[in-house]
Amino acid sequence: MGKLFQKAKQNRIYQDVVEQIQSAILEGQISPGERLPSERELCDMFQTSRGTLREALRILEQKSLIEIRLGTSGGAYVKDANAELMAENLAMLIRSHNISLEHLAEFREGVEGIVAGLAAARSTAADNKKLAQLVDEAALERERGMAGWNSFVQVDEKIHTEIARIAGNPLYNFVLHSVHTNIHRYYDKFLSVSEIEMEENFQDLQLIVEAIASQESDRARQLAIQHVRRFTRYMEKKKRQQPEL
Amino acid sequence: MGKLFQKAKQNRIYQDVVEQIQSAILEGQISPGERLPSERELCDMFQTSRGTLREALRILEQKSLIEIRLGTSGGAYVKDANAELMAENLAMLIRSHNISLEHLAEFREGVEGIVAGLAAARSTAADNKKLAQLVDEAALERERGMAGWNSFVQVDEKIHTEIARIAGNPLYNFVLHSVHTNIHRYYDKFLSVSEIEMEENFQDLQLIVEAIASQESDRARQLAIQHVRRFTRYMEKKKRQQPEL
DNA sequence: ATAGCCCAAATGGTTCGACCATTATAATTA
DNA sequence: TAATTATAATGGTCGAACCATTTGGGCTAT
Repeated sequence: MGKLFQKAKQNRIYQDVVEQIQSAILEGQISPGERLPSERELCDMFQTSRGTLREALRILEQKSLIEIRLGTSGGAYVKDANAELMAENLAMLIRSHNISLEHLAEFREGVEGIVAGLAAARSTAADNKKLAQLVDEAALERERGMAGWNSFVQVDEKIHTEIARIAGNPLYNFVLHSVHTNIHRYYDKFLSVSEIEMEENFQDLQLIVEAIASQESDRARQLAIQHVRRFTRYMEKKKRQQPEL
Repeated sequence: MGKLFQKAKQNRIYQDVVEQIQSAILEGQISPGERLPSERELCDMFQTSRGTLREALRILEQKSLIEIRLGTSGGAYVKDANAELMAENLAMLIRSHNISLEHLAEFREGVEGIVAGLAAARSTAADNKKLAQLVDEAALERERGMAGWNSFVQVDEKIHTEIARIAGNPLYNFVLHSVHTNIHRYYDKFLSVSEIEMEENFQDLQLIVEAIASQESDRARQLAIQHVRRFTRYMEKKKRQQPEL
């Protein structure tokens, strides 16, 4: 059941400042894009010193709730997207716990599988049209051969993101985005693949989208898992060939 | 493919301090439990002012890399477990994006399903023994009736955590821990359940552990999903009865 | 009139020095 | 010996001053 209460320290002033500003942001009293008062003004409002206030701002910045800009009309601007933070945390977990590529890939496999299954169960005609359109984009890149490889990978990711959106649960979007961001740090080291492999990947995508369009949940899940697994195998092969990391 | 490069600012001194200390921690040059030099000493080492240094420490503290204690022999101690940070991020995502209980529960369902499936494929005799032991603990609490409810919930979570460990992929542990932490903020509001419901939950656990012991992956997955779904239904029922949140 | 340059103001970044609050340890006392 | 009290080390806070960056308006030269 976890801990029911936190250790009640609540002495530190900057912590109190953080909580007040954070609540204001999360409860929408300040909208993304808006600017907080300047540091000197905030000092007046909170009746605190500038050093203490700045410590609070550092925490909020680290939480990705605000972004600080320099110069005139600089200051603390409220941010909107928190998805990046999760990706950064995951990166730190991976580094500090020596998570292997295999573990990361396996995790991705599971999540992509679920997402594809949900998407198949929930996709509308408009969703299917959008997916088909993205598959067409991928087809164009495929025809360009290896020249289109980079673009192909981008479209591939777009398709996965779109499938996650169709699945209709924002949590999967966030998690998948984090996984993608982190797994690309491996991908980017092994970009050279053959055209044959690109062709295989394209066919995977095509099949997945078809399965979603025809509402075949289980099949979509299996295909998505197989797709991720194939991608992972490529990387592992490259990794064995040039094992610097 | 995300952004290839970050905006190159790298003026701010505290950022540099953060990176140096973070690297030292993540690369194991400083071990968990160890203490960093005092603020005044660090100021000397980095040739910086105390205010700037403290801003760096605030960031590291927010990243859960260090923990700061007061008094003599206080200071910045290196932390080991970063799992809590992910839970906090998830909590913030949930608040700021208005993620519903249904979404959170659905996500949990998917993850617990995968984990149970993997555990069934990988469990050893020792693992099964440990699980059986935990089920026995749960049985004891069940016999105490409603008096044992709180303990029962704790054992329930222990079992889920153990299954995640058996699955053998630490990422699932982290994610599941985050989900549990967050979902309990709902649970804690609806603690009153009947003995009948506790009995159902107990049977779920028993069946899942059996499926894992007999390596029935698909069955374990289905049972885990069903278990989570039942729990969720209880909550939704209570929620309808007393819909204050 | 316009293009370019330059300066001034606002804002965040940094520094220094002082003092307060908390805590473990050593010294003192009953 | 046990309880109490001082001491010192450490983080927490404060305030004032100065530096660095950016914006924008005003000035100058064309």
